[in-house]
Amino acid sequence: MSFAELGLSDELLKTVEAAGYTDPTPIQKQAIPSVLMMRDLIGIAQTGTGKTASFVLPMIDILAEGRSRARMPRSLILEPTRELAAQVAENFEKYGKNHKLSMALLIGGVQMGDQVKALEKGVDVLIATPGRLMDLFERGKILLTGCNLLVIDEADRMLDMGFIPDIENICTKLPPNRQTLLFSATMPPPIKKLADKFLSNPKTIEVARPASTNLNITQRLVPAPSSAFAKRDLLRRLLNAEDVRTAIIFCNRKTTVRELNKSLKKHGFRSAEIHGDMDQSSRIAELDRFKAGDVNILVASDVAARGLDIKGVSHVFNFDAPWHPDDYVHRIGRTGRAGATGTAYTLVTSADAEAIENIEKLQGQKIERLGEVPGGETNETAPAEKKGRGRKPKAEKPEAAAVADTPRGEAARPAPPREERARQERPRDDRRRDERPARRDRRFEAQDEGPDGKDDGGWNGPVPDFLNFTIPA
DNA sequence: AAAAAAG
Repeated sequence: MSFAELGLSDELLKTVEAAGYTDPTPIQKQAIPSVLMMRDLIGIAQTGTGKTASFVLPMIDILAEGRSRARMPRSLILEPTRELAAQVAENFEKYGKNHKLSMALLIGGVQMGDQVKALEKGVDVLIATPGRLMDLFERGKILLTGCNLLVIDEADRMLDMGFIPDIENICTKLPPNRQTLLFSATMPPPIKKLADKFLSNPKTIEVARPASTNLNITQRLVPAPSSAFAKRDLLRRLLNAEDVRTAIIFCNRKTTVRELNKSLKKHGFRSAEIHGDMDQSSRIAELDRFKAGDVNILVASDVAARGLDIKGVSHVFNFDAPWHPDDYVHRIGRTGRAGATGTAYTLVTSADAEAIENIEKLQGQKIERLGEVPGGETNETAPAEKKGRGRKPKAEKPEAAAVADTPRGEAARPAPPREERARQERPRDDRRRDERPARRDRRFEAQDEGPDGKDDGGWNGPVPDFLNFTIPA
């Protein structure tokens, strides 16, 4: 089935074709005709399924007729994060460039002035995060009485973020006879209730989770020590061992994002960072540096886990195993996009057993365990890290133990540039490789060193069954 | 356990 059979206008079909798309995705095939028929819709789909175009395209055709009036937007799209909202706006620009649609992006973290100006001129499409929308609404800058089309995107994530009361509030301000489209990756009871309350006779469409069926992504688990210091060493070895063109590295905490980015830069990697504590302009700037190729590594919190569509990401690394299995699916979905192949590594510490179990349960498949990471040398000295005056983040504490694991002379040696390091990968040591006590294996041997684990922050005890690990001989 | 979103 082609786009031409979905009922879109000829003009729009030309734009879609020019953008290089020939075949609609399953959700587009099912959703577009229904949306054009003005039906309410529940779309159970992840990002990466072509979900955005499944509402953007028909909306462009629906809005092509009619004109907007001051402060009375004709349609509203709600997104959970600013980045996602901006991305949807980009989609409207891309597909709507031959239609004279006006649009306003209402997100926090930026000046209100331009947003207010756009509203006063009148817009066809409003793309918003709930906070800023409510704010502007309460200031009387928006009237929602002419808003006949509502899209609630990533509803389950809105729920996670506590936005449901806001969404309900917004829904009551729209005309009751409007068309409503609700998209969600999962259907927990509160979302079901929301749909029952605000949608009428909706058509339900469900498409497969992309990440669980995305065979383009090679997934691996890497047993990791628990100290942040030793973990970063392991990560650097992975980065050097792999053909990493562009990578997103996810951490569970904003502090970890900052520390890791700092550390990577110190070690000669070209990296940027993104998390929710940064102001919006820095977030955009860092993301742009990554998109433009100024840096090839982006260290990120889960703000970047969902929906972000960045082309050509070759690797995803989970520096921390995510606590929720859904987050894992979203994170690794940043690679292997649009038919490309990708690799996703997850560093797993002994504390992550349950998280990994849940991830594998969700995916319905085991993830390959990686037994060995080349390298095993560390050039980072923990004292250098300590220099930053003042309080040290809690997570860094176990690093003291890791220092003991660094051979004396090695610790003082300054980090060579990255390219050189690859060449002098093996240490100056005449003994044959197999005669040497393989340093990289110590983390796996730590099981013999007793439960106090004062060695390198490695496994405190036997390798857990869940990792089902073969220890290198 | 965290992160996200209004300022």
